[in-house]
Amino acid sequence: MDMEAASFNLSLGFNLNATTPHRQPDAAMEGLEGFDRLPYFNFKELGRATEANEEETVALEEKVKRTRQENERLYCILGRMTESYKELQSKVNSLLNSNSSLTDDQDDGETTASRKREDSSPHAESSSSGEGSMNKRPRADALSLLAAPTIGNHTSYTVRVKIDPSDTSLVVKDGHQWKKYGQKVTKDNPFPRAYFRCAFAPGCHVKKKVQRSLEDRSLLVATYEGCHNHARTFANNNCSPTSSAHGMRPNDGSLPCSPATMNTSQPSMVMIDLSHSRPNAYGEQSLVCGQVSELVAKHVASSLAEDPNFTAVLVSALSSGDFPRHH
DNA sequence: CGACTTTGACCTGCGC
DNA sequence: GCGCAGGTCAAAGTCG
Repeated sequence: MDMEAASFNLSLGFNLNATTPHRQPDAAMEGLEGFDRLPYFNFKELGRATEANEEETVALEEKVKRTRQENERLYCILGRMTESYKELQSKVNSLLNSNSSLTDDQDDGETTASRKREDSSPHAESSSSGEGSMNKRPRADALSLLAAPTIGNHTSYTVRVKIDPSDTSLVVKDGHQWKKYGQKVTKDNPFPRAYFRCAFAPGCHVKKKVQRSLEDRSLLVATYEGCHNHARTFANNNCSPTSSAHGMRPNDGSLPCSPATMNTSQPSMVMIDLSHSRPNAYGEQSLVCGQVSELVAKHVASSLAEDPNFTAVLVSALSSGDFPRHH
């Protein structure tokens, strides 16, 4: 969501007197730029209408004066909030960037480990791309990795994504470009499991399995194995994948680059619900729509929580008492 | 016509 | 050794 735009479109709705004919039209709807142009009343003219209303006029003037002061105060608060938002957004962006380089570092280890596995496999030669190593791994390994998202150089984690139950496509929008190479119905789940591998970089051996949850058919369970050795397939605010530049049709959709750029006005763009992102008993991350990878979300959330500036800004904003409170 | 998706066949590992 | 289940391959189909 574009918080900044939203802030400037805030309508505070100070409709002091909707029937007053001299009120400047739409002043309250013009956003912050219109805050210095407060509703105008010609009280002298009003007072001329009847002497008996003079006291009432004074009271109204007082009321408008108080409201104007309140408006100015709210304007200051809004300005502070906007500043805080900008500061937080820059922090999130820098964290996302640092996470990208961190992932690259992990990838070097992962690809090395993958190569080692493939080399040790007697069938490595028969597999031109070395992708046949996946099913040679002991099955217990996958289970243990589920409980422990990162073990050494090997990374495996599960992300749950909320989707439309009527949507049968096994597509998890995570910002990467995937090529589907298989689909299988497994024994314990009547819903088919789709197999994807990273299609962006030839040397990237990341794979993911996507299957609809048996318990909740509105959930897609995506299991990622490995780390990408490249950045996401998009890097600008348009959030368009670079697949078009490569002449490839993305089968995994495009997504916002960061939580801050998500647009809730678009139904396909859903926000990450951090209240759902706490690991469950199996160490899984449960995201409501995984448009940002689980790792990034975790990294950003923990970093923000540990940032004293973030905490101070949050406490300041909450303790100012000027926040609109929803009961 | 090229790129992507689908899907049945095949491969591999594991348990009995 | 055999059967089962998960994972992968590749030809055929689909789509723009």
